Amino acid sequence: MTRELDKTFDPAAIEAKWYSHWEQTGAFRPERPDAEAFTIVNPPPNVTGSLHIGHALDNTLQDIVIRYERLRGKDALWVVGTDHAGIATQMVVERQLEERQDKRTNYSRDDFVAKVWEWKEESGGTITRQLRRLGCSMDWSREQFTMDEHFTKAVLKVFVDLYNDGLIYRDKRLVNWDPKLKTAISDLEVETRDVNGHMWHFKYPLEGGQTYTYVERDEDGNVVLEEERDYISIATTRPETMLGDGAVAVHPDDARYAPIVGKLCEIPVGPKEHRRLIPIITDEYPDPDFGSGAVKITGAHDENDFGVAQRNGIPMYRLMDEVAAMRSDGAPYAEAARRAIEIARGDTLDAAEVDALNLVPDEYRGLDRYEARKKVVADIDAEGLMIMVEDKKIAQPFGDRGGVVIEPMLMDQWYVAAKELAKRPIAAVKSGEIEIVPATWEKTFFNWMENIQPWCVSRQLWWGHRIPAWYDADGKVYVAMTEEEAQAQAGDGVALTRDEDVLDTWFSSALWPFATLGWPDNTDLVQKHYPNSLLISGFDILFFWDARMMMAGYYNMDERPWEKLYLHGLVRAADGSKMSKSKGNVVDPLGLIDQYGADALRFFMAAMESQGRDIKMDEKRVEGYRNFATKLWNAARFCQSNGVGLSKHIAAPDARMAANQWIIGELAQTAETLEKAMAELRFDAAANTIYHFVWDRFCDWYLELIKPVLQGDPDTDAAKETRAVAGWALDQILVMLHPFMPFVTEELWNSRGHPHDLIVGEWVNPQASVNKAATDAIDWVIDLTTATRSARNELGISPSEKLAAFIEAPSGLAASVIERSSAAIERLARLSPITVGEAPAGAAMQVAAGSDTFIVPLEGVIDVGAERARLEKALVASQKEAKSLEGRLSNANFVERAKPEAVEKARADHAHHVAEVERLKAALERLG
RNA sequence: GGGCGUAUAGCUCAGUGGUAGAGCACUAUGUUGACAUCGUAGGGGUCCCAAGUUCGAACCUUGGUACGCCCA
Repeated sequence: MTRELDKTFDPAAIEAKWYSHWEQTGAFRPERPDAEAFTIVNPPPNVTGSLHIGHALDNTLQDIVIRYERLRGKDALWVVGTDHAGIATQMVVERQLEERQDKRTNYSRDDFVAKVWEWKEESGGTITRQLRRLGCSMDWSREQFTMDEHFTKAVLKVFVDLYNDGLIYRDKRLVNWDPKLKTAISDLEVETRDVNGHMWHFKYPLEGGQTYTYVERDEDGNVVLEEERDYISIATTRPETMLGDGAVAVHPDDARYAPIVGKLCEIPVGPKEHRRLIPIITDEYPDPDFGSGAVKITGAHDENDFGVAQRNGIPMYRLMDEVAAMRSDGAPYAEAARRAIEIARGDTLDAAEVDALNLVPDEYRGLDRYEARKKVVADIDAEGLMIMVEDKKIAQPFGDRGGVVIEPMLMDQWYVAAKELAKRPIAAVKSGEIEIVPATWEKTFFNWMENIQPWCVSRQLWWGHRIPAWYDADGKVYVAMTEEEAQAQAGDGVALTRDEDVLDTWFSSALWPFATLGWPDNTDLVQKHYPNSLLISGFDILFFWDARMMMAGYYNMDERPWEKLYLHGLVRAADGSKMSKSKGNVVDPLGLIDQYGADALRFFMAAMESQGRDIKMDEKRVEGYRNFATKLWNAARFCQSNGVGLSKHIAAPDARMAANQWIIGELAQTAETLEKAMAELRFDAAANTIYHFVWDRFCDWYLELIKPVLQGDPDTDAAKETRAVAGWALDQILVMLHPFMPFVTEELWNSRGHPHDLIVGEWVNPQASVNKAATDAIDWVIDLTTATRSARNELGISPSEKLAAFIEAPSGLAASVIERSSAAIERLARLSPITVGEAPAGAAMQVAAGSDTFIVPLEGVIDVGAERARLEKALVASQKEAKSLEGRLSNANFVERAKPEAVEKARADHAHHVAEVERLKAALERLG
């Protein structure tokens, strides 16, 4: 059944229809039990998310590959689902509560989590609906969620296994604490930004007013400063952390401070009578050339200080609470300070006792860290102990979700031994077992993986996978899949409490390539579709997700997660800046779909996706691809109205006519180029190949060439053959274009009356090759047509007027084409009649095709001067070329050392231009 | 401080050693029953700079310059 097509393609009219048809008929995952597997897992978008332009790129590329492989007969599985996105989702729901003057802590944990689930059921489907609008052919029948029951089981199993293997452990170290979200986050979730700040220089007085001679020398050892000091000068960007100092450190080689190493100095803040004393120690960390060369050591609030404190057994005093305000718990300051002085004088305490000690002076307690900073500075200044303050750019850590300054805090968290897990992924990429495309990313990958730090995976949230660890009254931990198992480990009657924390979202999404297939059960899907074939992701989640999938894949499955990792760039705004809500330059992909159709947006994404480069948004280009869809639409319409039917066979029909043989050869070549591009994941090359074949070859030349045949007697063999070839070629175009433009191709395919849908069709296989004679003939016609049009244009002769042409001594090619294809020449070049023989004398236009010259008498019509100018211009150009080639060919070095084919080509080009020069000279002579 | 990338027509970008390309924009033009979301013809480039390798460099090497990104 064929259906008549409208004059203009209206994407909106067909997209929804085809999508639901495909989904309802199960076309996204046809039953192909015996076929080779091809598997992609979709990077699960946040369940809170909505489709942004980056998703549009990422998913378009995946859909192109999966549709391509489906057409090629593979058992193509595209796994889809959403991520519970711990922090992001909890934030969304908490914000909703806030709008109603409500808050999370008004609820029990279970009730709050129930509320999140409720929200997820109601609003979680936004992005999945939007992916459908883009035409993405995922297997929705098995839609996954990282907190599905089976997925949760997988997460717990991995945690328990890692724990039993010693690869997950609890540790007290500095974590990145987000005081807004009140949770620890991983290093990757911290963004370091340079901000304007200050460097304060303070005097730390020596104990009991002791003095020493401070001597400063220049590079040559000359004394530039010598004075008696009763203090040591300390520079800091964070004065509020002074309250937690455990020592002052100087470099062991720093002669300036050698006299006072081992002595005590006073932290110049807090009530005078309880000033804390801390030792002056040596460590390699302080840089003698930076600041004063002396560094205060606050092990509990600075990464570098933490290292110094650990090496030197310096106590680390925690100063802040969960919102980064100065602590107000514990004993009064006087008592705490007394204990601290005992410690400084050699008393030892265990870590828990140190942690319990609140060394914030009473008047600072409860202050926000920045308020405390102001007060510390003011108090020291008032005491006359501030030396100076400089303006300085400070590299400051921010939480990528909460957007506030991260506070390093010393606390217990769960860590994954990432270094160990990184070993096999590193080896796999080195050996080529996993290929990263483009390969330039390998260096970045190695650099990160080889310097990987323990991964903090516990989060102080409610929404997520709760850590399967239980503690008894003594704090002993029992890790197990269930509370029953933990109880069994602990023994009957031991009271257990479960760890309050949940796991980092990326801990679970790392399992996506196999947990979505049913693992830990050994399902058929796991058997057949793990390892996956390919992963496509933005480079921005290379470490967050891709690298961790590798770790999880090798650890749990003992195999790579996928054969290939394709990394694409960012979609940027038209001016090249990053799109962001705050800048207001975000382009909504759905708006583009509304305006130009999903096919146009998809084609844009593909055509712009060259490896290793970001994509700049260019709406004109999207519009151009909308036009391309319309062009194809109209070509199909033309075929339809000329009785061109559908093809019965995938192989090219038999053809005797040059135009038909030619298009078959061109199509075979196109298919080959396209397949090569797809194999190399060169989406731009693939898109451009099919684009130019459709527009330049098929529409501009082939359809024009066959018009005379189609519009003549329909019952001739030539007409029948032409309809068969045209129908076949159009069908092959629809197949090749389908991965890129699924909607318009499916609509056209069905309008042509095919018995099955294109989405489950068969990939092209022309079983034909280029016919040299046909190519020569058609190239000759194209040559002649182009030359004639150009000459007419330059001479101001109407493009439509038919002109008589003469050719004196046609080449064999010319003679045969003139005989067989005069109708095409008449139609395209508008030369008719063509007479073999001498042209009448008089002014004429002369055009060339190959080595043949046509004389078109135009006595009294053309401006002879203009024609002469035209010919002379061409003559000069050919002479220049000929001369340049002659120079090259007369260079012995070139002839002897260049590749033979290069020499051959130069000779051929030279001969051509020499002939052209002769021809043009003759033409000019004829003109008189 | 370390690493990576980019620089080609007015704009957005292809081009992996043989002498420069596409789309858009621009100029001129409008003809045939698919298409004006179209057709035809045309103008437009020190391929960032410098040196080197080579018979030959947009492409390879080295050193700059500018812009961007990542890590510390």
